[in-house]
Amino acid sequence: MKRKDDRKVGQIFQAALKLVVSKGLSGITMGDISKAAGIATGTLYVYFKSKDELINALFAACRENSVAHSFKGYDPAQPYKVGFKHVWLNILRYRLHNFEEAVFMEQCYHSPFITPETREKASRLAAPYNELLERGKKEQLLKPVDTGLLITFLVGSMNELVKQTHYHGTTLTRTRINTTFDMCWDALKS
Amino acid sequence: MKRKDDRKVGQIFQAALKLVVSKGLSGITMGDISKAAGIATGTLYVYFKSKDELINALFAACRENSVAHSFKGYDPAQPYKVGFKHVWLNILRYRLHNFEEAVFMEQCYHSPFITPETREKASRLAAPYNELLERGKKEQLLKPVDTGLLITFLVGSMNELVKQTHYHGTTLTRTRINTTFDMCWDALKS
DNA sequence: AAGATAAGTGAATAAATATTCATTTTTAAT
DNA sequence: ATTAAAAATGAATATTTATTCACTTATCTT
Repeated sequence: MKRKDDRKVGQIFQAALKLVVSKGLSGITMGDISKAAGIATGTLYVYFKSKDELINALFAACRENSVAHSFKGYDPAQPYKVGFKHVWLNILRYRLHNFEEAVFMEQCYHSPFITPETREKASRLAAPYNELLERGKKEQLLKPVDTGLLITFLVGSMNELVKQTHYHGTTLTRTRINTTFDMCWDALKS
Repeated sequence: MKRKDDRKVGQIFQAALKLVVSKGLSGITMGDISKAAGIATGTLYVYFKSKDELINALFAACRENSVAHSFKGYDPAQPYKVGFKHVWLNILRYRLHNFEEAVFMEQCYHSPFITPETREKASRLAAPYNELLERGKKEQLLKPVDTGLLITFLVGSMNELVKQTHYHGTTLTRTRINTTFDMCWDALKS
């Protein structure tokens, strides 16, 4: 009895992500994906019931990955700003190294593919970010504005920074990274 | 001899925008658009040679509209921060009132629809924004970092703010607007 | 008012794409 | 080694969607 090949799901995901960057979410077909993944079209249906399901699964996987990486090595015992910067850097690095995921996620935001359940699941994963910012407000280091707004600035500026870096091929020197962090911190700090 | 109805292009654009918000760029069909615009599918082809051309035209129109509104009433004679806030408010208001356009533009970013020419044309329209930020640096009010980075923060935070406001149905009180502006200004100011 | 010209129509066609399925290949278990 | 069960295949099918076109309707010009 042959078993499903776990690496294959990874190949499929990688192929799909690569294609979304070059052709957009609207431009990818099951044929494209299978070809890029080096498998037959029919095989896609061994792993996913439909295109919708494939995309929802990829969306969920990206989201989980991203959140998991954000808090790697975060130590709440350290001073707030140190921990905050640690997470900020984690996010930045993750997005730069996984640019395709960021693009894919953005495209999914307004697509009919993602089901309400998938969205719901994704938004529950936001809790750690909320806590991080709440703590900053409690310690009176961050502006006493609602957490949503703080996150807005955090992710908004990060998103654009990543895009800018990626497309203009800017090299992110340590100095530039620090400058950027300072801008973000200045926006949030009280 | 019957003439083309100029309002019809507007109807088509409005219909397409509405659909992109609800179904994503990947989800819209020519049939959907024509139905939403209240015309026959064939009529779309009187005004646009193809779906691609329709989308490129819409993209260009949105971009022009948006830029045109940004600098309405901007008076370079006023103190820098006053003018800057004026433009910032213009952008915010425009995006909130034309949320669909913002969504559409974002979706287009990584789509195969938009041709290099259309992109090129759009990016040329960025000049006024660049000038605005250059001036701020010249007057030593803004951080002496590269203009691209300043714009990154400006538009990044704005984008997310607009999304957050729209989706969470937050009412933007004058206070909240000012808080948000302050965050942005704090990020940019030297 | 008549004629001419182009817009408007929507069913028909063409093209693209998702999905299925009969068949082959692989591999785990015996 | 044989068998059985499931994966893998890709051509065939079903579905969706862009585009065309023969025809109708509107309106500008004279």
